[in-house]
Amino acid sequence: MAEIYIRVAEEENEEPMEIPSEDDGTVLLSTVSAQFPGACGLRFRSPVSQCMRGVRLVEGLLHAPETGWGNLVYVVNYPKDNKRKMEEIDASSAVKMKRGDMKTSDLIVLGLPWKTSEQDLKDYFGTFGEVIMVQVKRDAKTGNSKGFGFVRFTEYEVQDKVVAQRHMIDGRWCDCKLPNSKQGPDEPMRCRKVFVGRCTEDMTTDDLRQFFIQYGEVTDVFIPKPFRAFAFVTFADDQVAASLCGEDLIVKGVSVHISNAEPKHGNRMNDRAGRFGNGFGAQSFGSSRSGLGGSSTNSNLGNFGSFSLSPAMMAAAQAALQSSWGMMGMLASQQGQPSTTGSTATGTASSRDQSQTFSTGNSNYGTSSASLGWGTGSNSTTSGSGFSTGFGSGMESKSSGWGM
DNA sequence: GTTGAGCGTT
Repeated sequence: MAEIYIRVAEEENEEPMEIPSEDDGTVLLSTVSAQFPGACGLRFRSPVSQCMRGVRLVEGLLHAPETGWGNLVYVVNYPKDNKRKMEEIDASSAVKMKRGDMKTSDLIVLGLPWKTSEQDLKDYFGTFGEVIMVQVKRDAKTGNSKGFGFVRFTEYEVQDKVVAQRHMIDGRWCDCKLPNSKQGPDEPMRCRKVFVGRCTEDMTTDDLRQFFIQYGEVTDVFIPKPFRAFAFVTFADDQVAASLCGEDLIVKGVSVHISNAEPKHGNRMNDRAGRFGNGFGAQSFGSSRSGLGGSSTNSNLGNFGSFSLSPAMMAAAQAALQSSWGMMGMLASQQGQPSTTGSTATGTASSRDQSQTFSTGNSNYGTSSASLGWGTGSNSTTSGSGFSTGFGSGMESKSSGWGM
């Protein structure tokens, strides 16, 4: 079957967008979600029964109804609870408007083939909208590409679209993100990422994305290579992430374990979290998995205990949080945040083994980072004890900084 | 086999 276009809209009566099918007549959910971020399926009104019907979804593939896709308008499904989220997004963009924060910024393009030139970038990104800057970062001496670059658009909407999907550039999948340098300094990095342990090697990023989307919008999936039996899944909503922590879920018949992701190396902790309470935060609260008895992952109590915080101090801290930071947290949380989209589509190829031959022997992976020394987040998920919940929620609302 | 790449010389 040849490629056709099916008509998709957010609401039945809205103007539909045409999106392409695959050669076999199916439509990739990832194709839909590239245009409708957060989409988890499609439905349509049956001409026969006049009822809404769901489109069959198997392993990320949407299958046409028996009579073919036809000329019907297919309506996007979002994960439950997404309505409210959309409103929140609208609200936040309203705030951005007011703050004049809708300016575009440079986007970093990760994963470029060595051979990709600036002209290539311009040609490629030009299909999305007007491009005002492209760069390929190169080694000063050799002039060889470093495998990443930058792009900037005139239109903010275009930028939004570009960061929301993956890009096939000269034969490799690339990601566009807000560069670290542009990441809002006080964007509270809520804990939206979970660690997925006990993964098996046959799980692809797409498998994980398709699986986890049932809980909420998935903005990133990361599987380290070579295989290490774990992965990271990032949600758009921190509450979704939090709700999953501690669960054992069955993915492809395998029980995987979900826990909170620890901050990655290389992210500086932001100072306001640290400053508060005379710089406690700067010290990495109890540390790493080995530290406090393995099982009690959620004990804020244990963590704070080691600093001997008196209840009085806690109360003071809490008051401080509520008085000013509560608001600031709210505001800050609305600032531009990359929503690092990740791997979609073909589920394969996300590693940097530029299998294209190029001079500079890209010396393998290896990278044994025996690094320690970044503070591990106090696990902010609700814990039993009354006082720690009070405090914990305060922390949650803006425990920024551990950019994960 | 349970904690992730890569982030901007001018």
